[in-house]
Amino acid sequence: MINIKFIRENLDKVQAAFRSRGIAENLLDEVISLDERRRAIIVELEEGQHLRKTTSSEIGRLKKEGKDITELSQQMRQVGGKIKELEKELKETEDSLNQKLLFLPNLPHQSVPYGKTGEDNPVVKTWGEPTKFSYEPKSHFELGENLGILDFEASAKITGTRFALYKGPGAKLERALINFMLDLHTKEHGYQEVLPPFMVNSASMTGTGQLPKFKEDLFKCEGTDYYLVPTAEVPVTNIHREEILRGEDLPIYYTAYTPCFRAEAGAYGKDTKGLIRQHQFNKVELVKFTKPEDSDAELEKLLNDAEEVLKKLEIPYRVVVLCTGDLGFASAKTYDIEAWMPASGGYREISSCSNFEDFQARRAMIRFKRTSDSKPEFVHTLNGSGLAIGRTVVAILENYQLPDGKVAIPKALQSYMDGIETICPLKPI
RNA sequence: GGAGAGAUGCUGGAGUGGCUGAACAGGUACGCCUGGAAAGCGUAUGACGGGGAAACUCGUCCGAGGGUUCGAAUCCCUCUCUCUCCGCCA
Repeated sequence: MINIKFIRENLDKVQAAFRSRGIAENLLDEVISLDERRRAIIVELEEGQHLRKTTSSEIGRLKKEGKDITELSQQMRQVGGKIKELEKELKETEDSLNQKLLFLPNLPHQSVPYGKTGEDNPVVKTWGEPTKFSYEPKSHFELGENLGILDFEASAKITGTRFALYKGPGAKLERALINFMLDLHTKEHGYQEVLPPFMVNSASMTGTGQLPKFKEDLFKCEGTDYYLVPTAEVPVTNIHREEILRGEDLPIYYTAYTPCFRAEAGAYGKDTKGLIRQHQFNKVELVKFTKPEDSDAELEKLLNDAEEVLKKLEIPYRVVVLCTGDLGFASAKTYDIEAWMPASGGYREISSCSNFEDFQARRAMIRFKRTSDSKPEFVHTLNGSGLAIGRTVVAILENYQLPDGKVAIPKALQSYMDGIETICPLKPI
């Protein structure tokens, strides 16, 4: 959520920022007029409240002295009625103002390049060379099904399309990656591991920005206020919702494994085969709470922490910075890490690292005090995938495939796989 | 699912209609005391919103929302959450 005061005082800047995101400008007109109306009501309301407060204690005193108070009471009854009306009007105005504000996206960081679509995202670095093959590399789903470690027929029967059944060494590979990543981030990068609920309430979803605007992307549990988490960002960021943290405790680093559930509305016909786009996938997430002045540097560190996973797994990748037109709703700046996927012959997003600045903190009321007697300020929140497990499996299967259809295990992962070096075909049941 | 108890500031905990933004205690900060520290003594210590360049000032907030009243932390209604017992269950 953007600060209404900031909008009021920097209307031109905000409008320009929205324009760069490709958003209609008149979105702000209503916000401005609601804000004006709100403040006018407050002035009138407070006058009434002040009158009531002073007169009511006057009445108390007069009554004690045994004086007649009927006339004053009568007057105050009217004032009370007026206050009630104004309060109702204020609440309505504030509600619709907030409703509007919740739909406004974050302002891009000044370093974010201008652009219209993902095509315009500049590549900021490349690591490794695309893996070379002396033959046409197979896709991960072909490799996986041939090895018997991925069974999309069974998962379609059990649930439906966009779900996966991992078997044998496939299931183990998934679990190995989760453990490998959590160990790396906790032991070498200083994150604290947490295991949050996989369902969250609507207040949490609103706090991080999934609600109210992106309801159709979420799975909701019928008859409850609970949603399946689309990313660990939601439960983990909301750990400190409505809290005032101590300045000396910042920055706070958390890492969490969760499954992620996404409705993928509007993705019909996209990536229909394989593990790339699932309704349920696993992910290890990195979340940070920082002081405002540190968040730029912390984003770079976060990006490095996520990159380290691919370096250790020896998977070629590149990093792009999202342009204004491609930037996510809540984000001020986002880097995507894209892993090399041999079968499709391109780089594919495997991690997204974002600085939300105070956008989520303001929605979720996450604040800190520099010292015990200073005013509370909003923290900055950041998060990034470290990494998406399913897509990492895709990258491993495709980059580490062998000519005979087996798949080698990255060295860094072998100790998590009982020391095996190669995935061999699983005997079918 | 059934029965009961509760929700007040950083914490514990008072408070059943006005003088309570909240006693008292603890915590924390600052000051005095001390060679230094502890103890002791003193002072301070919430959030949000409006106005103001600022000093400051006004208003709201005692789980949330509604109601009664000139006036509500206090009375009434609804909801949420927490705890205890019973049932069920991994």
